[in-house]
Amino acid sequence: MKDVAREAGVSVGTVSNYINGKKVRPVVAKSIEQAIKKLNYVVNNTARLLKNNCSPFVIFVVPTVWSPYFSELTFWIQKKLNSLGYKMILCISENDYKLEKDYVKMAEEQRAAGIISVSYSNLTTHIRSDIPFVSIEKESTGIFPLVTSDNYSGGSLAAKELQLRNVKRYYFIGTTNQDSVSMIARRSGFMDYCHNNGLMADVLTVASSRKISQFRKDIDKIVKKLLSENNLGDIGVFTHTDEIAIVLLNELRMKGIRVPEDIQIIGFDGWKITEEDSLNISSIRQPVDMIAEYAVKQLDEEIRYSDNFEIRRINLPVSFIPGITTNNDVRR
Amino acid sequence: MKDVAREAGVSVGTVSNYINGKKVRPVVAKSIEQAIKKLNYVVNNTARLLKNNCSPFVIFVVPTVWSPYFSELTFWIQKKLNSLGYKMILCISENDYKLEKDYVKMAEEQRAAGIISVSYSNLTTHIRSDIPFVSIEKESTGIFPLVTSDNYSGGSLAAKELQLRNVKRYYFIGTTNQDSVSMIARRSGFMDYCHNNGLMADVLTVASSRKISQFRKDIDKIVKKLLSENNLGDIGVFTHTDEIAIVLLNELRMKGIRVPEDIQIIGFDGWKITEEDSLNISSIRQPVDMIAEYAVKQLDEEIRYSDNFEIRRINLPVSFIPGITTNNDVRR
DNA sequence: ATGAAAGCGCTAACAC
DNA sequence: GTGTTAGCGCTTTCAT
Repeated sequence: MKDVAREAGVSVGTVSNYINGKKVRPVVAKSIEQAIKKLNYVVNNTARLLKNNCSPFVIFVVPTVWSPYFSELTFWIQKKLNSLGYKMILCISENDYKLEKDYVKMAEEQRAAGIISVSYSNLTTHIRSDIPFVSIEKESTGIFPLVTSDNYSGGSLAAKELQLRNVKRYYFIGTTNQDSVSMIARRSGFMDYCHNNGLMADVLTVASSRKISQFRKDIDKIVKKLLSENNLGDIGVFTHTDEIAIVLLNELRMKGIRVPEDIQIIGFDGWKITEEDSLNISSIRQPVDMIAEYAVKQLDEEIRYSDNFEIRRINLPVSFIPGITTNNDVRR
Repeated sequence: MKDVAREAGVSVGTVSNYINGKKVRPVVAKSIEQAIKKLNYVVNNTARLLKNNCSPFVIFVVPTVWSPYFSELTFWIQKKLNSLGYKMILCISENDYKLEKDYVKMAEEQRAAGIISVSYSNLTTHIRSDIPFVSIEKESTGIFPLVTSDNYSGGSLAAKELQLRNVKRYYFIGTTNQDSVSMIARRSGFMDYCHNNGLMADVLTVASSRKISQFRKDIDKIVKKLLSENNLGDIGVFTHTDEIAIVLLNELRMKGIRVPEDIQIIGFDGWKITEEDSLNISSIRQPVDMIAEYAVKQLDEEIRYSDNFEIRRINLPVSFIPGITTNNDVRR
């Protein structure tokens, strides 16, 4: 910048003014412009940050991007952040608490503008409370905002849709991990609806899909159980996630069981594998774009009015997406 | 830091030394440590960067993350970057040249360590050549390294696998966009193999999947054409991407055509929707983890030996993954 | 081993 | 409008 100033025959202050859109004389503007071009000058943003103490970076901490739900969420978060002038630093935590903490530390060291996190650990208990923070899905410790979809209603909705489809025996399949707030809410919504309506319902569990061999073994066991205990055509299954639904579906098909004629399945998430194509299993769809929008909006507020912003608990509505795993020839 | 120094009764230089692991007297170390804890001090990395002029950030520019291939690639890039101590800034370009240029500008302003880009535009012609850069998939202008998978061999391999499965009529389906280097290579590999082996082959085109309604219309037209011109059982289709293969598959199934009995399909990419689950269509699989590894390794070299590194063209081998869209009861 | 001080590139307050 | 200058928080000589 000093070089540019010398080349243009003005002072650094004037160059700074020019760069930041302040008023300079047209003549001066032109000569600065030429100097910049000639010297191939690019402003040094680290210096600017050091001075202004305000960063454009928002840290997005997410367990993985390699999954339709999270990659869609990442897409929307980035999009909404960009529209407000922020840049996203993507941090994949792999559900590793240590990694998450490292990322938060990095955020602090970089003096990042804020953090948006989908964390399944107790990350929030360890945040320096003066860095703006928004949690997605996982309940945080009360001093941070939360954006989530309405898991409980999603569970109820799944049960109701199965009921509409003449299911007699209801099953919920979740993972053995009892810490998942979202799973508990989905399960409760489902089971409560069943109980309140006199429907026969059970909870089944499988290992986390990250332990893939055990996971498949568990699914296999469940399939055997379902088939031995019930009449085909009576069974309706609601799974904690689409991932479970898919493996279950494949397993059933391999055994020659027809879906949806013999067993109906509703997943959760409404996975779309790209912006255009969805897996067409029936599912309770999360409003991913809205989740991103509210999370970013909330964070932005927090950043801009850090002294006086509202800590919100935002609970977004889900919807049922009919697919090939339910009989969709129903009248309401 | 000044505060810490005062609190600990030493000079800032000593604090700096302590933080950077230089030798200080144990007594001093302890008092600094206490001061840091007491004042809740976190180093300011922007200042450090300004001084050292070396950033941990690598910009990863990618058209989208919302697609199994790109989300897998993003996952691996992040993983490999982290293992070498870099942080990833994710930039989603949406195939928008303007956005891509903005991202490069940002990289320069941040004095980022480097850029890895999957770009389908001529981004590389506009890079200040002094920022380390690696291109994935798209041929760059010669002064930058390139990592890609062997698209040409992939095309040949697809043809060969279809030939093994007694296909008589060969079709390639690609998009109308003729700029895609990868598509041209895949197509050429396929067509060359067919011509060299006396196989009847044709090229068909569809609109980009981003123009979704036209895309589906084109697929529909193609299906009609395939069915009218050939005997069921003779037909083998190789698609430019798995995405096309999936839409085609759904369309065929809706029309009651059996896959693979009536028509066999091989896609390209080997989409895995999560680390555990794949779409099980037959496909030519890109070695995504290797692509990421080589790209990062190359970039790292470029960063560390900027004066003297080798500009490589890395071409990685692909493989055939049998799935449900080909008859896999073959002997070789 | 430690302290003093220069300076990284920028912005903003102030004087003209 | 423009020039001058202090200072953001750190690292790094250079003395001591």
